[in-house]
Order: sequence, then C-alpha cells, then structure tokens
Amino acid sequence: MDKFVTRHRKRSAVETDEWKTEEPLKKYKEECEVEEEFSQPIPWQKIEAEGLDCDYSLLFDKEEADYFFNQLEEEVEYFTGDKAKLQVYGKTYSIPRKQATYGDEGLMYSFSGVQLLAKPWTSTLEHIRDAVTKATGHMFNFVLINRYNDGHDHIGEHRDDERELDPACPIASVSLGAARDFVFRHRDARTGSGKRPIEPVKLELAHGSLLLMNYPTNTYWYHSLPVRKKVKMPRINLTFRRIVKNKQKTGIKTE
DNA sequence: GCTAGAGCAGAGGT
DNA sequence: AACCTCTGCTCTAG
Repeated sequence: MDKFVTRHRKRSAVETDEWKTEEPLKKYKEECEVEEEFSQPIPWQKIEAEGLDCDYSLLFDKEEADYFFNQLEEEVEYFTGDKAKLQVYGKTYSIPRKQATYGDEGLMYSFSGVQLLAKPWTSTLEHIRDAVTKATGHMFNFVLINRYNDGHDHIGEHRDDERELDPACPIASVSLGAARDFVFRHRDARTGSGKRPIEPVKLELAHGSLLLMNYPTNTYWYHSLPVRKKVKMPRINLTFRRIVKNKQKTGIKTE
C-alpha cells in the first residue's frame, strides 16, 4: 500500500486552455491586496519522521498556479549544451530534466564543476518568491528551477549540499504543473552495513503546492523524484534557498 | 473470477 | 548521480 500523504486535491489544468488570459494576474494582485487587510495563515500539513521535518501546503489555487506555470514556460531560460550534461562513472549523460538558476545579482554557484552566475530575477519569479516569503517568514536569495517534461524525466536520490546554504533557512520547493510523486529515504535505510529498516516517506507534490524542508531533514534523508511513465505533462519545480556568500562551493542538486 | 503477458517500479552494480 | 539489468508486482484483455 502506498502511504502518500496527499492525493490530487485539484485536477491539473495544464491540459486545458484556461490559463490563456491576463485575468489571473489581475485577480492575483487583487487578492494580494485583500490579503494585506485580512491576512490569515495558510493551512500547513506537518510531515515528520526520525530526523525529518517538513511542512506542506497549497500555496496557490489552480488559477494562480496555472498562470505562473504559463509565465515560467515563456520566460525561463534553461541551460543547454555542456551545462545540461553530467558525468557519472566516466560516462557523459544528458541530465533527465532541464535546469536553470536565478538569484540576487552577482550570486555565484557551482554546478557540475562549473562556476556560473545566477540570472537576475524575473518579475514572475519575484512574485512567487515573495509569496513564499510571506507564507513562511523566510527570505531567499536564490532559486534553482528544474523542469520535468514528462514522467520519464526524473532526479535520482540525493541530499542537498548544505555547506553553502544557511541551515537556519529551510529549502522551499514550489511545484507547478503535473503532480509528481516525491520520495524521502533515510540514509540508514539505504544499502550497506548498518542498514536499518526505516520506511520511506512518500508524498505527491500537487500543482501550486509548497514543501518546506526544515533542518535537519537534509542531514539524514535523501530525496528523489522517481520515474512515473503514466505522467504525460510537464512539471516545473522551484527550490528557493538562502546561499551564504563567501561559503560557496560545489554540488547543488535540487528538488 | 482466472490466467498470461505487458509494462511499471525498485534495488543493486557499474 | 546517471543508466542497465534483474526481479517482482499490478493491470488488463480475453
């Protein structure tokens, strides 16, 4: 039996034409203004296990999420060429997804051994970032964007490199587009000696959802976005982070 | 309901 | 942190 914490709460609208209008942005801005006056916290779902501490919520309703998805599809410039490749066991592969990075001016980060400069925030990304800040109380100076074209695109099990991240600031993962399964596995439940029978924690990341990964989740738990061949539509994932300047080194991978 | 085959998902090796 | 292979599970057409 699956133990998914959440199931499709809302049907994805990516397969419809509903978002092809300017109305959602107007409505979103109006709602932001209303929220200023009648601000009430969004409902969070706590996800906990040994050494794992996450919070999950629906940050955007379907209309807002559709709008942001569409905007990002038009705006985001993903890496191509060598920057979209990766060496594993001596072989070069194209990474099974698309990636892009945006952030505060001058922020450097390392990826697959190459130092790159974060692109400047777009207005859409600033909107989303500010919504996340408003919902969480945390500020972010960097976002890594992963685009999964369909259920064949995926990311393998990994932990985020915390050495250049501010551990007091959670990683905030916003999902837009197709809902995808997301799996946490405790490091001690993986292969090798000293293996312990710790159940994986599985969730489904819905269109418009926000997953906060709090300390010390990334110390003990690996996470992945597994292949799901039945998924035919794209998903865009934004992981907002706080990078500590002068502490930057290698190996950001994300979800 | 039952069965056989296809396809999917997960684990381990490289 | 990628793919490949192997194994076991689930789904479905007949």
